[in-house]
Amino acid sequence: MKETLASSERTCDKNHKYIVCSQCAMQPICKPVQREQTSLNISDNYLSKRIDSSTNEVLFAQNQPLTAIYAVCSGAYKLTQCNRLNEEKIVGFRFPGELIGEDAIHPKAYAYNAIALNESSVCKVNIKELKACSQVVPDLQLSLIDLLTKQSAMSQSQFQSFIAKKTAESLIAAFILNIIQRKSVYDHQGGEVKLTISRDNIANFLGLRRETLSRIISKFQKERYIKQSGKQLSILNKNALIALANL
Amino acid sequence: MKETLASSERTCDKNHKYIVCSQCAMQPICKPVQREQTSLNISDNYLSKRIDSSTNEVLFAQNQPLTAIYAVCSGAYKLTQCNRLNEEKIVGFRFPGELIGEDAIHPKAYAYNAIALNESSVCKVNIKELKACSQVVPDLQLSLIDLLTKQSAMSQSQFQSFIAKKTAESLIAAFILNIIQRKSVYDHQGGEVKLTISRDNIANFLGLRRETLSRIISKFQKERYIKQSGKQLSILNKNALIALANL
DNA sequence: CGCAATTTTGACGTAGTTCAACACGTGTGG
DNA sequence: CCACACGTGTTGAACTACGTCAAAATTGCG
Repeated sequence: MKETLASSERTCDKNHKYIVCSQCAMQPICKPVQREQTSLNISDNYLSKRIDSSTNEVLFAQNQPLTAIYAVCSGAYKLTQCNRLNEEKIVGFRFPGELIGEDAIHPKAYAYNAIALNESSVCKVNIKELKACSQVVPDLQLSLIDLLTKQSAMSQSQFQSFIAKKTAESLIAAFILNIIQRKSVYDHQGGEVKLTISRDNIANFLGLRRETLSRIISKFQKERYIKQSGKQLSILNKNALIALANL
Repeated sequence: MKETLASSERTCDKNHKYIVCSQCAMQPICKPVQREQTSLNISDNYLSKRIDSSTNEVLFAQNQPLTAIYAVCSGAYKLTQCNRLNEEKIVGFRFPGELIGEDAIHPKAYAYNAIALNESSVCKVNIKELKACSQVVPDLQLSLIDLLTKQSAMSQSQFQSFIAKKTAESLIAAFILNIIQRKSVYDHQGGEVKLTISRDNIANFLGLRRETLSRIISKFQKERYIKQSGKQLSILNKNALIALANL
């Protein structure tokens, strides 16, 4: 877990795509600090620090006390919990531009493990420093409120698909739409994403068996709703998926 | 929908049980205002106004612009959405001491209808006034952050039961435990609640058929996990339910 | 290439749905 | 007062979607 200083300018080394700060979820927090930095002498790098994670590396673990919140810069992370028999249960995925751990602000401990799905990186914002800053920079608190409600709205919308679930088909349709929508925010090739999540991980998250997922994905392809070539997934008939998801 | 002024002292008219302010979810917001009221001349009643709803009355509707957030004082509310065929889908319940509509702060529009399940009442906090106050009372913003993260943690925990669902039994067990826990916060008769929600409403929320719910509730009674006499529901074997829920 | 990990396909079992009947209030009107 | 409708909850029998188990096919990596 290599720590480097964050910077507004992201370099794109080889095929590793970093999100730019202007599209980052942490922007409302970083921005006011930058604005005031001359008068307050708070450097750009004071609040935000970059961390690279390699595949399967744990960013933080469940029940650890909250020390920082994170924004994904590149790659992808899974959020997991363990039930009594140490079975892993995936409770969410996070992509570039999204936050991780912000929902630990109240309970003051992380509710899940955050694990990199592949070579990934985050911006880390120390919570103590954030609180200290928010005393000095009045805008920061309002930004934080905005940030929290925004992120909570996102979780809410995913909750809807689960609660609205009638069949496995509707759940999977909703999942595909959700992923496409979230990933297209930063790599804006509408209706097409590189699926970095394994079938097992998706099935685990959706509470389905890998076989069921596979069968329905096959069916969606036969019906020409979607097409997959390798890890690339494209939507051919978005309306059909929306109808199935029935949100 | 009768509006009256809120007051710290709740009177208990006949069998209508009001939550006291000290146990209300809105407390972090109301309290700092009260504290500062002498200096700022913000009356107790300025922020918080009481509203009574009769059975099936709509507090606010989906997609309406956000004007206020609410805290339940008495009774119970259901949160619903409509899919294309105007079928009602229940996405949550709210009991005394809990917030309604606070998750609309970011999207600036309510994500669901809020409907009283029976004679109920809420405290209404106008969002404009809240924002104005938060400029003057610095504590208020921090309280608001606390409030939002607290409430979001609650939603999160309910999300867990849905996502962790293996069988209808585990879902129903989790639901019963959740209800008991939330209701016992203010009417503290451990392990016993008056179930004001109809079977149809519960089944709708859980995404099950009323028949399935009925069968499993019957089974839980045969196994002596729970007992119901009329609307009264008591837990006989909490550990068994916890084991089933497997959270 | 060759092996392991991942994904897909098939056959069968089971949990939950669907449909239908019935039981129990509760309210309404004759 | 009874007759009837209507909402709500329970029970039974047949059907279906998803899970389970087993094996084949594909992918990815040293």
